[in-house]
Amino acid sequence: MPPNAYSLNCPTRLVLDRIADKWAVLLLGVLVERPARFNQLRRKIEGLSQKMLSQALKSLERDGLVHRHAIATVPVTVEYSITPLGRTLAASVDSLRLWAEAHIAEVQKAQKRYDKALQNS
Amino acid sequence: MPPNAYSLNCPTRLVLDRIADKWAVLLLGVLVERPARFNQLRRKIEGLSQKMLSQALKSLERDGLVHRHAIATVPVTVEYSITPLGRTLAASVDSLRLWAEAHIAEVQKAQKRYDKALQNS
DNA sequence: TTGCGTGGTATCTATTTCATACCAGATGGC
DNA sequence: GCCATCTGGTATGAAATAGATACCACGCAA
Repeated sequence: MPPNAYSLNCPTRLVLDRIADKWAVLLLGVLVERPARFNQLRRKIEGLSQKMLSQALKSLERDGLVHRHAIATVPVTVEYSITPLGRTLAASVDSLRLWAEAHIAEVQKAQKRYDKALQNS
Repeated sequence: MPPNAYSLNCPTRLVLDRIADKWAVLLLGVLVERPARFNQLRRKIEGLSQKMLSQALKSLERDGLVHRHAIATVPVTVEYSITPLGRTLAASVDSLRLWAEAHIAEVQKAQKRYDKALQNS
């Protein structure tokens, strides 16, 4: 049976759910540039709570997209870097973010049209 | 101020949140091929409930990515199609799905490694 | 007349997200 | 000394969201 994200029970559906995610997109977008530590990531991505960051990094590490490297300093520092597999995905997720940044004006125009049409009906 | 998805209050963040979404990815992947009706979409995308479908289509329509065309038959039929703006996004989101389908084996291998390492610690 | 198809909405529950507080141990300012 | 801050997280409870289920009007077919 070939992988097919449209099938409910295909494992690709679960993977898609994890990579088609706001935080995963932004995290990979940072890490593809250079490795970063936990709190560096937290500062770079505004609005990302510690809990969600911890959770997202764990999920990305489990899927083999991100590598976690703990350095035995005091206090311990942990460096996160993108893996070769993660690098093959980074271009795709980054293009989502770039699309949003490039087309935001058109999207907002469409929203105004939609909201106005609703109001008139 | 240029659009920047890393800023909490930038509107691109909200847009990214809506397009970096499992259902949006799968819906655009279907609609880029051909227009489809509500229940056709529901059947194509296994596990997508009526509520989430209705919600996702409304959101895509509001953002100008999808067009809703109601035809006055009995019972009324509603056809959804992708807009030119949606078409500029479709390639990006489709590449997410294609990545998942192409790399599922590597991801699963990484998961097994991770779970085994956890167990041993 | 019972069931299925059209495109949804209403309601309730289960899950997920998020804010907040907290941890140990060291460092820096005063 | 003493208080705040840094490291990388975890625990807890409240709020928002996702999902399951039932239901709507209407027509068609068996």
